[in-house]
Amino acid sequence: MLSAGLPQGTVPKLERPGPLRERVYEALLELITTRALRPGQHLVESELAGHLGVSRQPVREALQRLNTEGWVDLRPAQGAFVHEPTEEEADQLLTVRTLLEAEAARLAAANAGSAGIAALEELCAKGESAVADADVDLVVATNAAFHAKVMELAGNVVLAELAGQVDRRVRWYYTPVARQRGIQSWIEHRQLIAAIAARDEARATEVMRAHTEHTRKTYHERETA
Amino acid sequence: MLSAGLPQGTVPKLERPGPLRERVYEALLELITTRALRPGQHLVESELAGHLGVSRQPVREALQRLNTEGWVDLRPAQGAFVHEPTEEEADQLLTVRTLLEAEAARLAAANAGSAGIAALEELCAKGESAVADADVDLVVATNAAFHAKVMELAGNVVLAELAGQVDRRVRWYYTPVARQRGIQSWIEHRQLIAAIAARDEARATEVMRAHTEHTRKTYHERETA
DNA sequence: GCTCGGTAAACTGTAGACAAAAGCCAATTC
DNA sequence: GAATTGGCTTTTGTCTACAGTTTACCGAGC
Repeated sequence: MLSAGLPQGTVPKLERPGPLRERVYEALLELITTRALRPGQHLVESELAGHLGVSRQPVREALQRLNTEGWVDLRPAQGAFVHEPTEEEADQLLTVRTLLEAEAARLAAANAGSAGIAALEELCAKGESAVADADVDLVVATNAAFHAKVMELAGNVVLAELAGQVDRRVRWYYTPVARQRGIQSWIEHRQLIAAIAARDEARATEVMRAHTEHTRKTYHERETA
Repeated sequence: MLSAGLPQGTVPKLERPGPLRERVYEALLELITTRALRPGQHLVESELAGHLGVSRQPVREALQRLNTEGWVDLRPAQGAFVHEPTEEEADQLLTVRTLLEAEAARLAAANAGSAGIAALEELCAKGESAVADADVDLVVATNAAFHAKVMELAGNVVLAELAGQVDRRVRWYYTPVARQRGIQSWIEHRQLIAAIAARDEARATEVMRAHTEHTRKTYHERETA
């Protein structure tokens, strides 16, 4: 036992590099979501490897994972290409997203404690002030945090994982336009909190469904713009 | 242009072996779902490679994919372990499955044509006769085919992919007990077809929800048995 | 001028080899 | 007698090398 004399937490965990493939995966995902790598672009393994200062192997493993998660298409004997989203696929993703988020809201209404509700209100306040300050980045970040918190309160890990995937891809598809729903979005968040606090599962579901559908509508407006 | 004189589909695509990693992936998934590889078991790369007659590389890539899909846990610097499902996780998966299947039913009701409905009825008849013959394997297979057909009629590729993943894992968790819901399940299938044919989205959703919830109940009964 | 065939380059798919980390067992010491 | 430390074995993580395939380019022939 070395339990004596070692104040827990002071040891900085001596950050381990972690598997290379993880870091390569995150780096590539960052490059894709930020559009440094454009949809349809051919990803050459050796290029990426050289650029990242590693061998081809970690790059391959990262590409494999990106493939199964739908970020890149892996054509046999030809290589990896950044996935090109179609309108149809984007719409289907939004449908699924609506579904998952609505269910999360229902479960949150069923399971959330007062501490969780307080956390939601705090995020909501933060988001509202960010809107007031016209701090776009903070608004987007807080919005993501709010939805993530709802998902957490739902207490369903499987659901959370799926929703996380879908959410990130939805954002990727639609961020070419810097969308902004402004204050209305946070009014709906308030309604959602009220429904959750009231343990009203049906209303929470409906509010969240309407909320994400509004987001969809906002997205689609840019089509005609 | 070679558009002349080539009846499409007659060219058998001269089947290529396809990437090794694919075949390794399928082989491993088969071994896991059939419980030849037990939950918690340590999967040694070189062992698998030798057993399958390939190098370690394709095995690694297959394990990567299995990891992202939740079949194995990849502990850093320690290797791959077959995922051990907990009761909680299984229940959460069932919740998500219910959600996805219900939505598929709704979309099927909205989109299905008469040809699709006819296909469903055909599968239903096949399933009922299989029940009558007490052909368990055929019942299970036809049941899967029926649900897959509903998913296909829904016309949402994203939804189908997620549901496919979830479905397969649900089956894996609960197949230790050879479950059998018998004829009742197919009565509910008939109700679902009726709702879809009537274009009644709400009823289709509700019937499918009740259907999968019955399945859940059947699953849980084995706990107490 | 256009098409067809051949050649060459580039990239992927796979295999094998080496180094580092983790786990295990035994020997040693308090 | 128990705990610890040392070394050994096993397994992963990474790199390098080679073979197969696809694609593109270029020249010759019709």
